[in-house]
Amino acid sequence: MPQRTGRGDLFTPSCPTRLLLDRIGTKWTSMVVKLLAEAGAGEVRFAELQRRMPGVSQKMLSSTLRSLTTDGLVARRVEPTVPPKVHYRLTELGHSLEVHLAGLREWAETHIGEIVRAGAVTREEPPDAEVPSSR
Amino acid sequence: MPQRTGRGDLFTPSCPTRLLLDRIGTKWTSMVVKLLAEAGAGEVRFAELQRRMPGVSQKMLSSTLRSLTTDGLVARRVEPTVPPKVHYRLTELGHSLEVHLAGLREWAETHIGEIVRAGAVTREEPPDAEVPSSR
DNA sequence: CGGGATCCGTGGCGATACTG
DNA sequence: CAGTATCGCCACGGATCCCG
Repeated sequence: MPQRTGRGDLFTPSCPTRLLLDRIGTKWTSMVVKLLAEAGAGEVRFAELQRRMPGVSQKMLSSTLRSLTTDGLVARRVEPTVPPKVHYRLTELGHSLEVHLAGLREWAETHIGEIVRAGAVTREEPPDAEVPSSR
Repeated sequence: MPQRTGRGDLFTPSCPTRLLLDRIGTKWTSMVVKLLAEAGAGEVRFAELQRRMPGVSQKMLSSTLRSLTTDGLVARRVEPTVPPKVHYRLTELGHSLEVHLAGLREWAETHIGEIVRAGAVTREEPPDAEVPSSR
């Protein structure tokens, strides 16, 4: 979290964009927001989010959801049953952000190819090299 | 760079948004893009960018600019003089992205207060509590 | 003046294990 | 089923030195 105690970062407060990007720029946040946005006003359970996000660990999903909840972008509802069921949905604030995120997403889907291909010349693909020597 | 060796990232290619956020989410990128965007079609020199970005190191500014140039978002022009002068400007691609970034920036400036304040309640400032017990 | 190379600290993030 | 706690890796990013 970018929450320093106030020592050594005199420029951060003047740039809300950076604060925002610090949050939505984290690895799984954008994906969670997208999935919740696709559910519209509906709710999505923890396990389903995890199922739809291959490679995510419980820790990171939990952490991401907690951050979003703390930020007020996601609402959390718990059914006090055994076993418990937790549902997540985007708040109004979250939806208002999602609009802009969707625009960014559209841009990305259109132009990311140019970006990747532009840098692809420098990028070298190690064919295999799967030799776990020692570590 | 988000280019892992091929182990554990089977989902990345299907999410251009993540690729984009990996780039503009880096610490100084958004600020550079904003400054260059404010210059419109004009160019900005390295030293001036650095002067306008308190806290940035040459390495990071250099690295950021190189990434953006490689990505095709920024154009770089070198005057072969001594000492050399390097000018940067946004490309058309960069400008097209900036439109969406501006939208995101506007949202951030409007709502980042709610986000920070929402998380501020959890944030506790330990007043002192440094009881000198061991002396 | 611009920017590459190197060393190193910090923290994001993944894997595993345990609780309610 | 949902979430936390602990450990460890490694990429991001800062400081410094040096080169064109």
